[in-house]
Order: sequence, then C-alpha cells, then structure tokens
Amino acid sequence: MAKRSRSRKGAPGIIEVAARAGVSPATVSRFFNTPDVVKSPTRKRIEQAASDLGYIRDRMAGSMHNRFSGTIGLIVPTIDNAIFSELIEAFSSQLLVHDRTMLIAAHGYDLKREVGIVRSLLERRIDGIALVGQDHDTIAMNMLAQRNIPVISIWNYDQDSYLPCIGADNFAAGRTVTKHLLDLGHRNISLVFADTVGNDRARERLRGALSVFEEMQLQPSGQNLHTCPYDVGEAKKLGIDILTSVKPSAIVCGNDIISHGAIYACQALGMRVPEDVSIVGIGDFRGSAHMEPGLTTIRLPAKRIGSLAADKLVAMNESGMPSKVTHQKVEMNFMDRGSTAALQTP
Amino acid sequence: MAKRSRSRKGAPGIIEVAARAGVSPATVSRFFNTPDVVKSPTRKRIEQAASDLGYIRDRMAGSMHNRFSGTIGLIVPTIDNAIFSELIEAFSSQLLVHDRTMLIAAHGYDLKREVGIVRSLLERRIDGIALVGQDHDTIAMNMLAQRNIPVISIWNYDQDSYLPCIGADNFAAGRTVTKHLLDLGHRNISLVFADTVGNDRARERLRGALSVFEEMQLQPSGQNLHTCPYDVGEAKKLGIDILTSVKPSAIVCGNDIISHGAIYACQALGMRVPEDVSIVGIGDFRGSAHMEPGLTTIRLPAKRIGSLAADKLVAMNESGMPSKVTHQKVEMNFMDRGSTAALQTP
DNA sequence: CTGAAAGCGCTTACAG
DNA sequence: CTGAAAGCGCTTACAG
Repeated sequence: MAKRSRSRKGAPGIIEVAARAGVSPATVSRFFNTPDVVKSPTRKRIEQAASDLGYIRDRMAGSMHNRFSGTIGLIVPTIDNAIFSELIEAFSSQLLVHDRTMLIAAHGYDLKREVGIVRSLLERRIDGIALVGQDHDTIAMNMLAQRNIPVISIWNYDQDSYLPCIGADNFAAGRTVTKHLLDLGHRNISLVFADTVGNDRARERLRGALSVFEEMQLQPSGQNLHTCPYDVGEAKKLGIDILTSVKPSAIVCGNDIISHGAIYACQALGMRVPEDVSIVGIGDFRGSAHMEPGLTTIRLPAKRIGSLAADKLVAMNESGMPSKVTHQKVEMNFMDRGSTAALQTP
Repeated sequence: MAKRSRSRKGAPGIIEVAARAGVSPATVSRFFNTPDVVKSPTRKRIEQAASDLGYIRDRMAGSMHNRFSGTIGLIVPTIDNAIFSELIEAFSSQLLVHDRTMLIAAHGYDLKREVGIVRSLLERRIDGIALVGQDHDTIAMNMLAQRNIPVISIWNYDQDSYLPCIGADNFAAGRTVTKHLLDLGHRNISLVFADTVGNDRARERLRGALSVFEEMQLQPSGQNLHTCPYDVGEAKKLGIDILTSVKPSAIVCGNDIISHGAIYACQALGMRVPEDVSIVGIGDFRGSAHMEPGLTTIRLPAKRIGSLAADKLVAMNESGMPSKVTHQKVEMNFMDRGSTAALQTP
C-alpha cells in the first residue's frame, strides 16, 4: 500500500495484466513486442486482460532495453512560419506511419539555443534528428556525433554537405527567379532577401541571384540590395521605401512572405502588378497561388522534404546506419503566375 | 564486453561519472536532481567528470522513479495552419521555460485518430495534455481520466466546459464582427463559416453571428449561409460564386483565411473592398493587418492561450492538481481596419 | 511456445 | 553530506 503510493496511482502494469491473463510477465511483454511468437489462444487472453484493465504500455521503461526509444527529433528555427509548419506536419505524420513519435523544438534562429535543445532531446534518448540547414554550433554537433545517432540536414541541398542532406537547390532557386526577370527585359531589379547570417538557405538563394547578374555582366548596385525580416508587415514597409526611392521595375524576393509584403506595398502605392512592377518570390507558400495577382514563384516541396527526412531517419536506424553520406535533392517547380511581365518600354 | 554491446555504444552513464569523480552513483544523481544537497567541492568534481566524459542524462531511466516525465502533450487538428502554429510555438517555448518538453501531434480533424494519438502520448508518460476544443472521443477521454493526468481544453472558452478550459469567447467573436456589419447598415450579408462538425470554435462563432440577426429580428436567408474549408483557394472560389450570384453587400467570414480568399475574390472580379463589398474575418492571422485593404477582424490571442496553457498544466502538476475545474477567458480585440464601410445607398 | 531470473540506468529511502 | 542497497516497469537471453 505504502509502497504503491509513490508509483503511478495504481495504474496497471505488465504484472497485473499477466496475473489476470494467467501468464508470466515475459509473455505479456512478448505479446506487445513480437506477437507472432505468442500462441494464438494465449494472445487472446492477454489482449482481453490488457483491455479489461485499461493497460497502457510504458515505453520509457521499455526503451531502457530497446536501444531505440521510438522518438525522433526535429529542430527548426521557428514553428510559427508557413513553410516550416508544412514541413513539420509532414515529418510528424510520416513518423507516425513508421510508429515513431516526433520531438520538436524551435531555436528562434539562435544557434546557441540550439545547443540546449539538442542536449534536451538527447536526454530524451531520441533515435535520430533532423536539423534545418547546415549552420550549427560545434558543441551541438559534437554531442550528436558522440551519441552516434543519425543526423540529417534538411531544407538546403548541398552536395558538399558534411551531413547527409535532403533539400532543394536554393542556389538554383535564386537563379531561376532572377533569370526569369532578366529574360523579361528587366534591369533595374531590387533584391530583397532574408538575413543570411546562420541561414544557408537565404545565402544560397542570394548567391544564385547574384550569379545570374554576373553572367550577364551586370552588377546590381548597392542600393538594390536589401535585407528584410521574415514578416509581411516589415516587407511591405521596406517595399514602399524601395518603390518610392529606388523605383525598380522588378523585385526578387528571397521568400514568398517578402513577396506578399512587396505586392501589398505596390497596392498601397496604387502601382499595378505586374504592369508597373514585376515581383517574384521563392517558396510558393500557402496563399501565394490565390492572391491577386497570383505570385510568380518557385515551389519548394516542404511536404516532400519532411516526409523524406522521416523515412530516411527511420531507415538509418533500421539499417544500422551505413557510414556513407548520401544526399538527396528534391525537385522544384517554377510557377509562372501573374505577378511578372515583360518590361514596358515607354 | 559482450554485455556492453547491447547497451548504448559505450555512452558514459552515471556509474562512469561517479567513478571518475570518486563518488558514489547516488551522489551523482543528487548533483543533477538536488544540487544544493551536495557539498560544493564534490559538486565541482562531479561537474568536471560529467563534462570530461560528455555525460548526458537519461531522462527515461529517471522518469521510472520520478512520477513525472517532464513531457507534456499537445494535440491539435493540424500543425500546418497559421493560427495553430502560433499557438504551438508559444506553448512549446513556455514549456521550455518550465524545463518541460512538448510532445505534439495532429489528428487532421479526425477525432478517431485522436484516440490513437492520446494512447501513444500516454505510453510516453506525458505529465499532462492540452486538447483543442471540447469535442473528443469518449475512449480518449476515458484513457485520460483513468491515468489521472491534468487535461485542459484550449482555444474555446465555455463556462460549462467539463474540462478546465483556456480560450476565447468565440460566440462573442461571432457577435462582434456581425454586429459591426449590421451597424454599418448592411442587411444582405453572407455568412461563410468552416464546417461546424466536431469543431466547437466554428460552431460558437456561427451561433454568435446568428444571434445578432435574431436580436434584430432579421433572418439570413438560406442562400446566405455557406460552409467553406480552411483554404484560401477554396474560399476564393466560393467567394466568386457568392459575389456573382447572391451579390451580398457584406460577408462575415468564420476565420481570416476565408476572409483572405473573399478579398482576393473581390479583386479578381474587379470589385472594390470596402466600397462595393465589406468583409470581416475572425482571428487576425499573420498578414491580415498588412494586406490591401487591411482586414477588419477580431484578434484571438493565440500566443497568450498557448503560454497560459503551458503554465496551467505545469501548475496543475506541481500543485497536485486541485479537483476544482477553473476556466480562463482571454481577451479579444476588435481590429477595425480597412475592409468594411457603411452600406452605400445608391 | 512459455517462465524464472537478471538487468537496463537511474533514484530514493535508509543508514551513517 | 554521502554511500550501499533495493527497486522503478519492462525486456531478453537462458532454459525448458
């Protein structure tokens, strides 16, 4: 009585189920872990007993033997962001398919905070982890390496990545949208990108955009290069600034959120898109297709990345993790919608 | 050697740390759980040893004694949705403040799937759980009740809730936005709401909207009542339908996503908002303030609900869970922006 | 196919 | 303030 009081409020354990089914605890354990090894009538009795008692397994106790805990970690910069939430949802449900559970945390673009999160997840004995991008604190990477669990980098594809990666070619994405505008005849183009510090995705996109200018022997002037936070309101404000001072004929936005702000900026100023200003984004977020005008952008398959990452991590667990690092590039689709047009020569 | 091979790849445990620090395992355990009970010089030695070895605690082993696992569950209809992702982010980071970890899963508006998720979380020994809304499967509720962990319902405030709840008064929200339109003189008003089956938030909002009509002895005609999925594209399509057939002078949208679609529908048809059509939403999602025109809506404090829920669950754990059910209502703010105007009498 | 027994990594009375 | 020992709920060789 006194002994039970500290344990879980009399919740039935494997012992109680065994007693009720008239078998040993070992057999109950087998029923849950390797059912086919238990004879059918025994199975029935255990099933009945477990259900009568409302027995719920304690996976934490199980994980002390199992080598695997059944949980997999995912660390993102922020959960509250159109593109990551799509990724998270896909990752999580694909994990569910594999009978794994997701442990997720956000570091708010603070790589130092990521260290604490990695430790906390490791304390929970995650079987593997997916990190966004390749910029991470050494301490975190060392903890991960020492624990010897599978780690993959997602979102950006980089063939030289030191971690296995699954993602899109952000460099190519930046090139594609920029080239589209140059092909339409635009030359006075503003580039509005997210801060590239600790953000390889933004960095690659910007590099891609600039590479196109270079190839065409053009050089965007300093006043055409802008950094913008990931926020529609901020992007709109900055957009109004740029449209009234620099007066570009087109804007390359580092992500769709910035594009939304830019389009609203044009509307606020009474400028028409695409007649007066052409705008392209990167990402193809929810809503981009349906706004007026529809946003010309390049689709990054967040869902696909999430579910591939889940598959890969589970596979690495099950295969005993081959040491060869393999990368996977996901395809992007250029979506030519209404927000861009050929430069009007007045 | 052979014995170690099945355990975690030689990862150091409390025993190794104890040996290196020249103390007993019990003292190492105390160092991590109740540091102040360990003498300072001993503390230093343990700290050093732990750091030398790269020791990482195994919380799963710890949780077998601790009564609490340090993880708290959150089940949402979907992660990939502006309003829930804001909630999740807040819930998660507030949990981090309390040194707890979040276990999250989405049931995709399928209450049957919620049952499996509840079981899976329970198997992970969550210390408490927050569920969105009050519509849940009995089986899930029974499992929860039997385990005797704190359960709270979030998002909708309902003073008669059988679960402690933290949320906004969705009925009042529906009333406020609808009344705003009636006060502006509109009478031919379309109501476009999310499906109310298994969704108490949408149900309450719609009830609120209808109650205003009733009070004013008005009755919205059947053709003015529409159900719409949570999707900008679908809302836009339906909006175009409604605007060209029913031709309302105003639309009450059950959430901001539907409003966005409705505004784009107007723009696609060349109608002006608010001159030709007034539109109100509910939620004040990211972007609603900055689109053109700014959306008139009512702000539901998702962040506040998330962080209050985290606080409450932790408090319930720590206080031994008082049996009295307490509810908490969070304030909403009506945001009168540009998408509504007085009815033009031609 | 099933049981008895040892053990997973840590925590907690119980002594000292 | 610290240690030796029992035990948390389950799993897994080892026998049968």
